[in-house]
Amino acid sequence: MKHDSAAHAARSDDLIDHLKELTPRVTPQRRVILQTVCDLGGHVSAEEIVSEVARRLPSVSPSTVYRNLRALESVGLISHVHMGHAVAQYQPAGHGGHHHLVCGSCGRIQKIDNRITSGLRRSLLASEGFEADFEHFAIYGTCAECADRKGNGPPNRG
Amino acid sequence: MKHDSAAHAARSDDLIDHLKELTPRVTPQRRVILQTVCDLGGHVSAEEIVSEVARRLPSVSPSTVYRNLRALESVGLISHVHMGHAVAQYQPAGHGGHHHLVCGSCGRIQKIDNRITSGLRRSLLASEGFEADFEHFAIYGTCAECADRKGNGPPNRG
DNA sequence: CCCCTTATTGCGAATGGGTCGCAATAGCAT
DNA sequence: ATGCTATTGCGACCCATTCGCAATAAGGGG
Repeated sequence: MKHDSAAHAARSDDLIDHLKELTPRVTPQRRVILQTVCDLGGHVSAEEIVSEVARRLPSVSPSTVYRNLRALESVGLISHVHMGHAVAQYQPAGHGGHHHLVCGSCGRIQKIDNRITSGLRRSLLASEGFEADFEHFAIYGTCAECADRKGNGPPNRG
Repeated sequence: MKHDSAAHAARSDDLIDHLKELTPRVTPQRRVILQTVCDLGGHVSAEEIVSEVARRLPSVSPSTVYRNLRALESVGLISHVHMGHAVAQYQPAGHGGHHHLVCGSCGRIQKIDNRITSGLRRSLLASEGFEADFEHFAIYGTCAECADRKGNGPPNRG
């Protein structure tokens, strides 16, 4: 909710430039959609993008937004993360370096350095040959405050 | 994959007994639904349960199945796991001891001993106070075979 | 065994996020 | 300016799941 999105906004010019190289046509809609994702700076649902885009360019239809989210993702300009029960959330490309923890109680999303997960990733790779994808799938659970608020009984009885 | 469900089937009498104590009314529908989940033994979608129940007791409506899946879960007789993109999968209670890896390419689900994740769980708890819930949310990624088949380039490029 | 309360069922409509088909529009290379 | 075709807007559609409601039936009390 804060604003480290400035950093993203700065890079968005970059991304918008790439639009010309990466897609056959650069339409106002597409530009606005990419710009919006960049400005919002990550962790926004398709729905939020739809409405912000609608604010900026009212004629844009939701299906165009959905189509472009996929198109932009397929050329690597944006990406999305699945947040447990919640709908997917989009972010400009280059959001590397962290993974996500989603609290199932309060919905809060926190970022963690991906070094924290590297141990598990290595274990899974070694023992199962499985490449865990924490980039696109958040880790679900209960955040400190919610765990606290619920007393500290076992969370199994959720 | 085939039939360690015998073990579950054995325990299902247990669970079915509990039905009498745990729910206000024991209806044939409810009994059949629980029995079905127990017999199928885990990793079944609501849809699969719906159709197996329909085979066993054709009059049962899908909404009854859905309602009962929730009801049975709320009293702890069954539980479900979210498998990445896929729909949730149900299992009889007492499926402890393992977590799930879901391959996004081929859809295969493998079980892993939950000891493998305990390191990460401890780290997350220590550094963030976050209780990761791998019981109900599978780890998504790419299985050995699929990673292999795709060549061994970086998986980041989706 | 019957009755009564009320949990539960079946039905079909609704929901909600997202996708699709199609005709109209509009990039952009020439 | 022209033509090719990618892209758009619209509205219908999809699909798993949920909901509203009247009808049904579980099971405790008499």
